Amino acid sequence: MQDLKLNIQLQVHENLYLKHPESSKLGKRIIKAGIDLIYEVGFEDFNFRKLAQSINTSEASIYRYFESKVKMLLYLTNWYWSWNEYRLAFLLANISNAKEKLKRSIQLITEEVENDGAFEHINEAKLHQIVALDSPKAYLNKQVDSINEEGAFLKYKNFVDRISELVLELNPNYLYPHMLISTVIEGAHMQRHFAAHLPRLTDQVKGKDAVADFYEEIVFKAIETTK
Amino acid sequence: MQDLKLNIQLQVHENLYLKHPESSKLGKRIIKAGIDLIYEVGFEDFNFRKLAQSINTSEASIYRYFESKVKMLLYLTNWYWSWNEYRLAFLLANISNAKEKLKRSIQLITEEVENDGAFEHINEAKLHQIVALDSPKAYLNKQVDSINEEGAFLKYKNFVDRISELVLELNPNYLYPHMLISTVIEGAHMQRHFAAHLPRLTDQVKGKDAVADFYEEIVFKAIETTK
DNA sequence: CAAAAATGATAGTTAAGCTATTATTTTTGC
DNA sequence: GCAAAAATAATAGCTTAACTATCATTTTTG
Repeated sequence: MQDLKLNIQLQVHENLYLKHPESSKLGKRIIKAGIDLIYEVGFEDFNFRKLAQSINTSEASIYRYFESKVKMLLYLTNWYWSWNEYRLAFLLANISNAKEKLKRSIQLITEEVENDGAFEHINEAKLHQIVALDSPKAYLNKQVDSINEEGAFLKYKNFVDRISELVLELNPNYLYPHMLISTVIEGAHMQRHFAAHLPRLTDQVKGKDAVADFYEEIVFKAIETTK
Repeated sequence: MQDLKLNIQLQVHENLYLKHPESSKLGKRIIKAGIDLIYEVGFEDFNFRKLAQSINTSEASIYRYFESKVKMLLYLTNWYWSWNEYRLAFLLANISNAKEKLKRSIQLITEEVENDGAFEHINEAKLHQIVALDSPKAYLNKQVDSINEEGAFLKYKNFVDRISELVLELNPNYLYPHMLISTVIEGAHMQRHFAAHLPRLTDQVKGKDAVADFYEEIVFKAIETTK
């Protein structure tokens, strides 16, 4: 994808920002440094004061772009899912075999992410890490309904829908396509985290990408039509 | 289990508290009201000031039991996993068929939890909700390694081990028993949350417990020995 | 019943998460 | 090229969370 360098701007729901960060130099610096800083210190220890310092601006200026650090996280995860929808479209272009399409999709969501380089101010590898580690905090709370009403999870839901449709193409009677795909997405994130920090909760196999292997197997066995 | 009323005290790693809450009346009131309050307002909006108010004690008194609200959450989740190990032991007592044992175990971790009543000051149903919603926050962060070193996840790891052993009993060559079980545990929590708040990320089927059904199927298909 | 331990009451520190105000710089439209 | 408008910088301040410290009072226990 690196060589494409399309001048694409990914859509993010406008409820998630006050002033569009793509619309100015400062906005882009905020995004770039925001990703760097969250990646480095973790979302809990991240705040706008530190972010302002890291790019020599003021806290107040950042607040003109984002209402809060949670909104900024939601902006980033939205961007991430838009980006993945776009990656998925490329990955499946000109592929007609349904099984192959699903296989590629599962790889996309379970494999590690490398920096794409297509967007100057966004390090996709770091962003992926942030989404894996921190995005569950955005929905695992009591405010989930009001955040959801603001459209914060739309891009994620769309993405899950896309792959669920591929599942149904292969097995139109399968009852749990969305559950299957969201389980794989969140599970893959979690299992890589376990592998790095809580290895007794997962399994690692020499010479294999255990996470990708495990979930691919799960998916194709789950939707098998034996009966 | 209600009628047992054994005088059991579940073990919790001593790094997780300063003064054992089971050792005093105040300690038990803190646990009881803590569960109620976290359940009610969510972990983010929970704090020791509010907790102190709710039981007419002082913030300082609570700090004599727990170093921080995060430690208190870890204490509660540890207790929860000890309790589940104990529940599992009962559930599998006198069952010899390996498949039946695994089936019952999967039910235990995927089904909704009802209040047990065996422990005066702990509402297990509320605690289950808390663990489902908030416990991922305890490991999805940059401090995971130091928290882990303190033994905060031992009970969880033990519990996952137990069920993984049942998996291996059925299929000794299966490569991913821990990944499978931790995927099911965390996934089941997540999918119920989705069903309640983000239904487009899951699937619901009338007349069925979709979550329990989905994960049971996943597990038994995953470990099938076809080749 | 005295000593020790636990609890209650109160106060204070540091930092996060904002908001407000005004000065300065940058952009833009004519 | 310049005035008006917009954006940013600098500074200050407010409220609340997360703790820590101190001392008086109550409860427990040997």
